[in-house]
Amino acid sequence: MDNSLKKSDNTQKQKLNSEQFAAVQHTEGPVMIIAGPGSGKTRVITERIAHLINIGINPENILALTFTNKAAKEMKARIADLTENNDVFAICMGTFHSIFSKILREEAHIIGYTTNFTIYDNEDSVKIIRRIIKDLNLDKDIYNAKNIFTRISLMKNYIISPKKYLHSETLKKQDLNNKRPEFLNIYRKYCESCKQSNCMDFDDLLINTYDLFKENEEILNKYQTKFQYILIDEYQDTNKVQDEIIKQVSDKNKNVCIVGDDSQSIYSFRGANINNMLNFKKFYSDVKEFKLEQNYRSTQNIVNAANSLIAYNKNKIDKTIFSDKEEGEKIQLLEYYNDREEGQKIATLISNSIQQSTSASQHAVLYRTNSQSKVIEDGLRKLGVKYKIYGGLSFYQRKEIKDIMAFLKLILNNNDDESLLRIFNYPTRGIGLSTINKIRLKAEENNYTIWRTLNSEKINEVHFTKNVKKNIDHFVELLHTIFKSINKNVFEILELVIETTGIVRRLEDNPNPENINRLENISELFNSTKIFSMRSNNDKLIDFINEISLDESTEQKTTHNDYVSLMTIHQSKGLEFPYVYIVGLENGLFPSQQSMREKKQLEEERRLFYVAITRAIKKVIVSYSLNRFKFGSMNQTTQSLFLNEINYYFIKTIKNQKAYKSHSTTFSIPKLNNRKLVKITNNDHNHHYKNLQIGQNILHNVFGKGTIKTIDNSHGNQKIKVLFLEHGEKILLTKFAKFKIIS
DNA sequence: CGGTAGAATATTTTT
DNA sequence: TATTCTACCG
Repeated sequence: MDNSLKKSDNTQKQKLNSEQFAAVQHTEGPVMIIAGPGSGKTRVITERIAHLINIGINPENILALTFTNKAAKEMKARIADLTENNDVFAICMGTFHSIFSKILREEAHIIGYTTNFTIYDNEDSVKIIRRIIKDLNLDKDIYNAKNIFTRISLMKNYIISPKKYLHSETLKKQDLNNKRPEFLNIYRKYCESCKQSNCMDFDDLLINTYDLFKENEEILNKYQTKFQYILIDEYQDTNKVQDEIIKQVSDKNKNVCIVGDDSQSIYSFRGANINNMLNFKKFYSDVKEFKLEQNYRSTQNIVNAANSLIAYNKNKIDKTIFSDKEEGEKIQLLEYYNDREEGQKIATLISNSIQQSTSASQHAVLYRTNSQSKVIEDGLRKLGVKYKIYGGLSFYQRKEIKDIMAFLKLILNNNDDESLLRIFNYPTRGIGLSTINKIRLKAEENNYTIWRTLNSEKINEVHFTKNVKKNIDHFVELLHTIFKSINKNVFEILELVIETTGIVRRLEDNPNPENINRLENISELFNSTKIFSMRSNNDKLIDFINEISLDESTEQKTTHNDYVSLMTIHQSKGLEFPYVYIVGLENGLFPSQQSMREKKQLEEERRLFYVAITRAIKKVIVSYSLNRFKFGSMNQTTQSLFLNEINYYFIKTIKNQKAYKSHSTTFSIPKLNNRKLVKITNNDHNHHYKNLQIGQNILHNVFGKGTIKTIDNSHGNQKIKVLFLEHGEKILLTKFAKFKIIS
């Protein structure tokens, strides 16, 4: 396990304080635990669940909703330690999305879906909306697909169906003012499209659960009876539908415990509503409230600085967070000439700190936007400091992985139009865009899905050239072949898909660095299906797809385990590090441009800064740059207004003497082409590897140790198949792969 | 139809 | 700057 992310053990060994203890013991009725940063929240939750099990509650009757699936996994492990009960896996524990997707599969038939519905990610959704907008002949600039999707998502989060929208004059007026009178039409079409394709987007997983419970009393009753004890973490970041679902499910037993901190609510852009927490006491009578106010994580200076900042927010629950740890150092405020200098200097600070007896994993760099990671990366790389970036694209969102996943999803759900459209001509098979559009329109005309259209008489009403017709027939035949594999294990299915579609072959035929990287990712996918197929009893395609559709982790794999963590503040939620660097404290960046206009949004940005500061155990370093590169040009900036809100007693400004005559621009840093691919390596080493032999052990820069299994010299590119100790089998091109022979 | 080159456009945060 | 979109030629 990541030691950087593990909570420090000092809180573990101590006894619970009286408030924590009381919160653990008070099991009956509605409970609200307001848990400040570092107050041992996770510990209270795990101990509480363990306590329930230890007093004889059946784990099956516990529902615990967490913010990420990773958190759920870690908590389960801890509860197992506390209960001597191997049955912790019976606890229904996970994110709203993953728990309810399972319930929805179970009950799918009731709401007009089948159990094998597939899940659209945001990219899929936006694509569908883009297509709808185009089909309606609307101006794509006024009807920006992403904006429309965001708005649809917000509607769903607030339980406003197209029907309800119709009754809201306010909403209609809003869209009219935005010159988007067709919004409702798009919304409606989008919903129809999802439903017809037997697909749900992320929001549907919630809204459909809500509707299911609302319209089916027996079903609701079944789950009310099952979930006798309900616990929700991070309640401040729940949205309206989630709040309502909780009310539905807990209505019978009323044993609902919410945990959270209104000051750490940072997801309102996703519909999260701080008022869910603030109104909890109004909705349930006799709520027992606990406040965990002692911060066991940070020094007094850090806690005080954070308190002085958050005091500027109006909308909050009263509480006094305090620390009785050492006073500690003041927050350091650093000013730099530009973003690049900021990256280099912060990297230097970290590097120096590491040399003075701390380890890399004790440091984290936090920023407002993902794009800011680049300059930090450059700085760290130059100094040879190991780092890991959280965020960016999740593995399963990469193009080549999504392409293959589209086949798998289609096997599961033949009517998943979005997946079908994605692979209709991938790999290219002579079916072009105009052909696809013709078929699409024919499908729409009949209210058929594309797959159904392809297999019906209707397809004959469309005119194709002879050749195209042949290609389509081939494609349909190919799909029929792979569809038959649905009941095999995932690994075999994937093998079949790769074999019959020739995806890998095409990439291998053109081994440029980009394709090499894709091949590596695909073999990574192979490995994970292999592991999945071996694991437990669920090797079914449906389980695999469900799991990865809801996989939120965006961690890169690294071979070393001591590294500096780089992530957005949003991702740092719940984590802690001894040394925290918060960069880019500039107006327009943090707080972001959009949020500076509205008070409510500014308060959220302030909470975000609060979250960032309170991640630190020992020391906080804050920085900003007077100039920042944006859209390819340099812009002047001003320091963030938040910096003046921290009481001067807890923060120390250190002016950077060299800032104005920095020579940092005179030498250039090796550039990373982009995040997801291309590790171009030394081709000069080529000749060293000419005499590779089967059975040799090698050390690869990413995959570690492995043994050469086969060598293929055909096609002019030497390819070797290597079995890695930790990463399984991979095919590498010796021309590009970076490795050493070790025996 | 397929591939590519040059243009257009985008940066707030994500289950 | 980096990624995505569009237009055009083979």
